[in-house]
Amino acid sequence: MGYERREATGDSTSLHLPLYKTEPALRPNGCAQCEIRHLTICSAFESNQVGHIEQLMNRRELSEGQSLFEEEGDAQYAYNLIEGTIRLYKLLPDGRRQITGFALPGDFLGLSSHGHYAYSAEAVSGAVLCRFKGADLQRLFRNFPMIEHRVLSMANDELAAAQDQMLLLGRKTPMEKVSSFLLTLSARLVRNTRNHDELTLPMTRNDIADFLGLTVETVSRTFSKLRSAGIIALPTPDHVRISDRPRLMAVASGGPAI
Amino acid sequence: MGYERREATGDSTSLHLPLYKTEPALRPNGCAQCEIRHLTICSAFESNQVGHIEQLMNRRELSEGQSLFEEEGDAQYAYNLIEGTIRLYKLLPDGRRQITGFALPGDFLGLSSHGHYAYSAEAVSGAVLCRFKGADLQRLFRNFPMIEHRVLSMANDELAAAQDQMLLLGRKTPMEKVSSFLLTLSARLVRNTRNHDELTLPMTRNDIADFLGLTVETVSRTFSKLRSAGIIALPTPDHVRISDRPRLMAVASGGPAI
DNA sequence: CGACAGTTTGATGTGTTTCAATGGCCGTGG
DNA sequence: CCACGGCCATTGAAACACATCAAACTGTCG
Repeated sequence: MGYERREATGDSTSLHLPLYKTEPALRPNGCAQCEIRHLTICSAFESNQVGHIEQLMNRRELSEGQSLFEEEGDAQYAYNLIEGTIRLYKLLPDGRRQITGFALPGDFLGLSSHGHYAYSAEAVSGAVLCRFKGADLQRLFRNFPMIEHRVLSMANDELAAAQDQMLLLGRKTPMEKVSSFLLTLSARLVRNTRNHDELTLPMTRNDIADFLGLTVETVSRTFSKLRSAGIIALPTPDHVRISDRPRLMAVASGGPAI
Repeated sequence: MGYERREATGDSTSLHLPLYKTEPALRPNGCAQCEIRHLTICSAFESNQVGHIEQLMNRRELSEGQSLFEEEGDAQYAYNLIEGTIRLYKLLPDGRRQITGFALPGDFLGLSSHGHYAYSAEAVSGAVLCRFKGADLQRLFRNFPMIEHRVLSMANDELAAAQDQMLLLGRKTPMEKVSSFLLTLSARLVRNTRNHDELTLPMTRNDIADFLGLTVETVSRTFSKLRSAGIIALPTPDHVRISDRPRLMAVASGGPAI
């Protein structure tokens, strides 16, 4: 970035909506049937123990663009994402935005050690989450150290991902950024798709730009270059097929430019 | 970054040295007298309990430029930094370097959930550390959940710092980057200096550049601009006096350029 | 004193941003 | 059904901020 600043064009329509709508009654399947339990903090429990967690939890649904919480806000709740994609971001006073990550099903968000959220979170598309009260979580940690152990392990993974992202933001070229992004996303979406090389991007080019520290135009141009080099195909703007993974990997790690 | 790459000029002399030298006998003062205990994971213990941790720990000293561990290496040990500064960094295949953070006394490094270090670590200047075997730590966590709780809290703080750094790397101008860097460092060094506005930079311009995603030249020029604007003074290259903190803060958060 | 490493400053180049315009898709409404 | 408007993605042209290249300067150490 640098140069002149531009206002973030994030869905301003979605701001200032009610923070969430609770639907405690809507819980068709219990935690025991939860398909992604093994990915979440709940994996620290055996199937017959999830009751301990189930009674502390509320289900929450978000529609596209809806805000879950905002940076600096009181961190009263933490969340387990069950379905959908959430963008986590920070803003500068003049509106420049940095997306620090995209949460996918199984991810745990909102834990803070200072009682204030470190970033804002809003739904990229429709999303379903489990909500926990911070105080309940602390009690859970005391009673079941396995849970805290699991959360620490997830925090460590997040930290490693953050360090990878710092390397990307600080030292990679746009070509390397976009290629790395596609490969990382493809790896994270493995569970959702039969074919690892077919991915549906839930987020816009603008989101990708704000995640990679680029402008929309540069992201778009880079996609186009990858397409005309035969490395990816773009049936639609949000549908990417990786047609030459080895070359994509080569480009991602600083190989010969396109 | 972008454009043509340049080799990282990190102290290549320091690579391939023995990873560390153990000096288990040299422990003049026990943990009970440790001046920075309240900053470390050890703060979870009362003074009379530190014996539990003391017997698991080895003291380690590093000389300037010496490597503590390398990315991808077997994460056998974790460390508590007692004295000095450590740079944590990742490299790209062609030598580009991103410093992901500078560890200061009280910081805890090397914990990994996968058994491999996520980054390399080497001493910026002489350093003293306490070393723990990973397996011992796990046992400690089981026996004293307070310790694990403390580590989780520190991991959360690190994560928040990493997110701030992503915002800096992806969306701030060089001027904002350098100003933010000085302010953040000044806040972290508070314990060391009587005057918050006098700081001694332990690291080189090159380190700062690799931390901020810039080149040495840009960092140097930015320091010069801040100096000629009367915002900082530079008695020597590594001695910074913040002479107009309010303006430095304004510049750091996107205020009018210099 | 000379060698060296780090810092600073100057001149030049260029890749990404910025500015601008077009095209595609979709929901809405005449 | 088609026209319209809005949003998003794409593409082109131009500007410029930071990188690159180059050289001078500083302090330190042998």
